[in-house]
Amino acid sequence: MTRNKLKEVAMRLFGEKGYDGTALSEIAKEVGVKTPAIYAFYENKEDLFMTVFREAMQSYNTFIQEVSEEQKELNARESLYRVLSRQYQFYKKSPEPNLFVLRYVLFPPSFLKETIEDAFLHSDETLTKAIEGLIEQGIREGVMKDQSVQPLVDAFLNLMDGLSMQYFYYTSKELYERKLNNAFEIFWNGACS
Amino acid sequence: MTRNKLKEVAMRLFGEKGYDGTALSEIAKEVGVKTPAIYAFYENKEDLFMTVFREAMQSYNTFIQEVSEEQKELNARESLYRVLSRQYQFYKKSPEPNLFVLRYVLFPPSFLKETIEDAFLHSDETLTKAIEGLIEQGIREGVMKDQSVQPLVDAFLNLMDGLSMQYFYYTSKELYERKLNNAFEIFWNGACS
Amino acid sequence: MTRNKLKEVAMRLFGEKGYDGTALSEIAKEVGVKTPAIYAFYENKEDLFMTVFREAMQSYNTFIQEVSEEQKELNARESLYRVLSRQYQFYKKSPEPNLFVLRYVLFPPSFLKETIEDAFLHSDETLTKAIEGLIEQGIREGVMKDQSVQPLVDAFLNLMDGLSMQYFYYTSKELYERKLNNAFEIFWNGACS
Amino acid sequence: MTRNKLKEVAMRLFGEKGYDGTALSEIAKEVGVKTPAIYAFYENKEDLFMTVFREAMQSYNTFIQEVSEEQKELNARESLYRVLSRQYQFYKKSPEPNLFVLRYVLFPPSFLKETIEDAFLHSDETLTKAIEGLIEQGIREGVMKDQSVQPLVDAFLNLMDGLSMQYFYYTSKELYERKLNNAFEIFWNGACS
DNA sequence: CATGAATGAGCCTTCATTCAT
DNA sequence: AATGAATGAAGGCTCATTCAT
Repeated sequence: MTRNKLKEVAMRLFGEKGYDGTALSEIAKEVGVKTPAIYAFYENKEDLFMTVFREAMQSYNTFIQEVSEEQKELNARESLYRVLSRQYQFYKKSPEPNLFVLRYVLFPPSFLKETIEDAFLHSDETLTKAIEGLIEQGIREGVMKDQSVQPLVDAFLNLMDGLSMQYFYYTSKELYERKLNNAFEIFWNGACS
Repeated sequence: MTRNKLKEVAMRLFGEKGYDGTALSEIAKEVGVKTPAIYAFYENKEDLFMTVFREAMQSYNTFIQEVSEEQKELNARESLYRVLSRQYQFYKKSPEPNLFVLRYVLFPPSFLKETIEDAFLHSDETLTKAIEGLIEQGIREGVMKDQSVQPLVDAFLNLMDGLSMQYFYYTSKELYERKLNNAFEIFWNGACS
Repeated sequence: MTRNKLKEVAMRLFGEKGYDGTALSEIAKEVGVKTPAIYAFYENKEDLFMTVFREAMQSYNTFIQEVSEEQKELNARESLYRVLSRQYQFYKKSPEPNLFVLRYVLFPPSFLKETIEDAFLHSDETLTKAIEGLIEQGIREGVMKDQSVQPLVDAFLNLMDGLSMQYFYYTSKELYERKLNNAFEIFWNGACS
Repeated sequence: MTRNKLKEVAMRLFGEKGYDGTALSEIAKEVGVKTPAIYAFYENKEDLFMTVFREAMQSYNTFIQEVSEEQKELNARESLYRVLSRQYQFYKKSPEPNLFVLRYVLFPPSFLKETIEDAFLHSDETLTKAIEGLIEQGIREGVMKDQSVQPLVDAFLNLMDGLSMQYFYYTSKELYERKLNNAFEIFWNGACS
């Protein structure tokens, strides 16, 4: 119980205030426990952080995995749009792990720069493959004209990255949804013309 | 002299390791001075940080200003592409202030969350206006079909955001340039079809 | 245990060397503990100081309270003399809190000038009332001639104040006792003639 | 010019906030000069303090000297009362040096405990002698009855000490004057009966 | 005379961590 | 599983002082 509450609070605080900006005492206090209690569950601050990091990363990977898999019944356009809206749903449902991942992928604390780069590159590849699949499907379906896949993949991944960033600094829901739809529409036009 | 060296080193270290992760002693050491010397030039850590922040922000605004202005002789496509390549040049030429801005716009230390939001919203508006201008030019030129401007602006700004993020986590120059060109190409296609 | 030793040592050092002249490290060292240990018991230097101040003030108030109360069997002269000798006994028995009170009533650190003034005014009133009572008793007894009470109260309180000061800068016990007795004798003569 | 302004400001600040509580930078700032300028006139903080101390002490001694001397035309009662009112005038006219003397006679910084004790004992003797003279005059005049001088001297000096303290913690002028007059009246009664 | 720049020493405080209970 | 007490290390900051200008 405490173990999990610690993880949750740590995820939020590390995500909001950074590794160095978050004191173990703050985490403990929010959980309603004294600082040394943390050491009953985690070896030290780094261990707690890494545990949280792994969990956030896994949550992110699960999202990517789901995106990769259930592309059965839908056509390419629907599938690609679905990727974006799933990403959006996912951010809305659990912003903490996503803010966490975004933060530490962009700005890892020095002691795990490498670890994070490796972990993230792996996810990136999986995602890339999945998007490739969808693009190829689109071409097979004939809605996209027959062209090289790479540019479309690059463009779509860029779209996703842009939307990730924007999610965390545009607070307005309506604004974000408009941007999502507009950006996707232009992408889709560009892909089909 | 020392004053400026402090600013430079602080910009880099704050950008790389965060506000809490950067000790004044580190900054001082790199400059070749003892910690208390900092206080001859800056009131305290926050003041040094804010000074650096203002400078980085101004550097960013200068970039936006330039983008807004010299769109005379070029046609719309060239102008829009030029925005991206200028952004790229700008990142390459002075990555420090840009990493700094990116970091603290996304993850401001709590004591200046508001300040940063205000400052950034202002830049965002200026940039939006400039892009609007270019899109309208494109429509006037007849290369883009006559359509509402908003979607194209949203898409282009998203493109820029995505590229910003990618600049700082894809180290390879070639990879980045490919992504930039591909994403722009799809955007342009989408805008003209 | 440590908590109380800290209070004792702090009382003495703050009394002897002043708030700014006393480093927490000194206090800690005398107690046989490292400086940060203090923070397990007190929020900060100010808190430790205030705790000590409250205790010293309470000790002083207890003295005044006792003086106010047990004036039953004795006649006025004995009672008044007793006040002085109790004050003397009290200083001898616990010089630390008294030196502390004297110091900070006369020279409060700016951050608690008001607090101290309030606290002390209250004690002063209680003491004044008690002395008034004794003087009135003296008049009722017929040993003091029937006169207005105020001048006698003023004179007696002045006597006490003078003796307070002198206690802390005349080190010799005999000298002090002589002064006490002589000053009281003249006062008593003055009150009865 | 600056030299004297430094002394004045130092006297006031050292008197109000104590040796350790007063930074050279504060003194310099009030004088309108930067800290290192102080070292053009005084060797160091201690030297400035000592200079100020000597001056304050001298001012105090001057007062005592005056009291000792001009007791020509007046009778004993007038002379003694005059001592008190001069002391009062003196405090009113220049409270700074007097607060200073009071503070550091009671609570000397450790590095000049001895110096101060010596200096003050000397003043004390002079004052004692002067008061003795006045008392003897009173006896010669026949207004005081023929008695040993010591008790009267002790009582009168105690009176002065009490009034010194009270001057600095009772802010009201009227209150203070009442106390002065009342205390003196009782003393005089006691001395004459 | 005065100042800007710099420093060594030291202070208050926080923090991660340990250990006995 | 949890806590109170304690600590080493470090951080931000102030201060008296020096020195070249």
